[in-house]
Amino acid sequence: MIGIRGGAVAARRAARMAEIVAAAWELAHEDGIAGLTLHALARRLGIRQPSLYAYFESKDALYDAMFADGNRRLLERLDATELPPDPRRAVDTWLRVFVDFALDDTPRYQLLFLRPIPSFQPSAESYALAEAAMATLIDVLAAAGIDDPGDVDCLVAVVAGLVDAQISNDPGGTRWVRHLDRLVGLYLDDAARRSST
Amino acid sequence: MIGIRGGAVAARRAARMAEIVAAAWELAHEDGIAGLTLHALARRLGIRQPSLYAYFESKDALYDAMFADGNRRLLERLDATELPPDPRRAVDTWLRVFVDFALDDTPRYQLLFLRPIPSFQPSAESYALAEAAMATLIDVLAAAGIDDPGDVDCLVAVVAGLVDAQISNDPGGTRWVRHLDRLVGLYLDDAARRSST
DNA sequence: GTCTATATTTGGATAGAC
DNA sequence: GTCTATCCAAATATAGAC
Repeated sequence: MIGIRGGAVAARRAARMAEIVAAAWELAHEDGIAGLTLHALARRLGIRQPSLYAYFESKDALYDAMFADGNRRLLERLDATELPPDPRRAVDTWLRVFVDFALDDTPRYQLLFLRPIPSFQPSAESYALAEAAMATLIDVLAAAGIDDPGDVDCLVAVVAGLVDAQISNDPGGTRWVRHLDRLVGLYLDDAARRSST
Repeated sequence: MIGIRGGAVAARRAARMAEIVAAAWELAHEDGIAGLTLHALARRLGIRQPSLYAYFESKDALYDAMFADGNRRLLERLDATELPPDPRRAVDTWLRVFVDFALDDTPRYQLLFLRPIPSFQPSAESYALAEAAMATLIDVLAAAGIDDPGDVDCLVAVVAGLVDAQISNDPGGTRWVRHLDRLVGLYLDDAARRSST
């Protein structure tokens, strides 16, 4: 069976890598994304630190796998979301899914959307996943009549501002994000007003 | 003269500490706020690394001095600003001063308003300076009829969202902050509408 | 693929002389 | 207040046996 369609060993290896990434997220949750160390990760997995190098050639390669994993989860969640037919409500729904995703796991949000590890730059393959998620937002906004790049920028910045404030100043609460729909509605109304003239 | 009014030596010492802080900002500008090291700082000053401990008992104490220094600069700038009599324009002016301050020196902005050094928590004295700056914004907003804490939260989050996006994605440009006045105006109009009913 | 052992680097902090 | 000399700890990464 060995080597037939290259499957069995590769699958086992992929499964092990997924376990490692899952353990890395656990640690990131406890000590922050920047506090993750390979020693602690190996300890958690019951192996020795150098053994990790059989799977990831560097710590940044591990971060890259986490980055890709996080983006895949976001894409899955967006995929599993039934968007309402009304374009405006579709925007609200998309953004709500995104904010829930962000608040569900703040180290993940930080790795995907902030830049907490200066040495880490996502690979082209991983970055493509992030662009795919962004593309779904572009689509939903376009359907709601938002096609001006400046408007997209503003909406993204407003949502990020609320999420960042929420995470930094009131973790677990809703003090900032509860204004999401109102703020977005305000902006969309204004954009519609501007484009109708 | 020694000891008379406790002045001369204390002044020299304070001046030297200010030099150290200035050099620390230079390095933060080059290597990022988290990339600052005491060895590099001492090298820049032409002294040895342990000598810094004559002025700061720890690296975090140095960060605290930088945090206080940054907030003093912000307060100075706000103090030097002539706010227009019209309350709405006063808000615009205050925010414009703030955004200019933020974009003038991004490591400084990060140290004051983001939390780039997990181990660092500002001392009570330093934090009081940050609160004093925030208090001036509260005043200006109150004069413009914004007294609901939720509205203050929203405006702060929106401005932070624009500034963070600007710094992260288009440093040195204006792609995001050029929307500042429009977004703030939009929000203030809505707030006025809400409070008039 | 996992191990032991170790290299290497970095950087914060302390001791004690001057 | 500054120096030399160290210490200590953490953490990434590599070499080579099994």
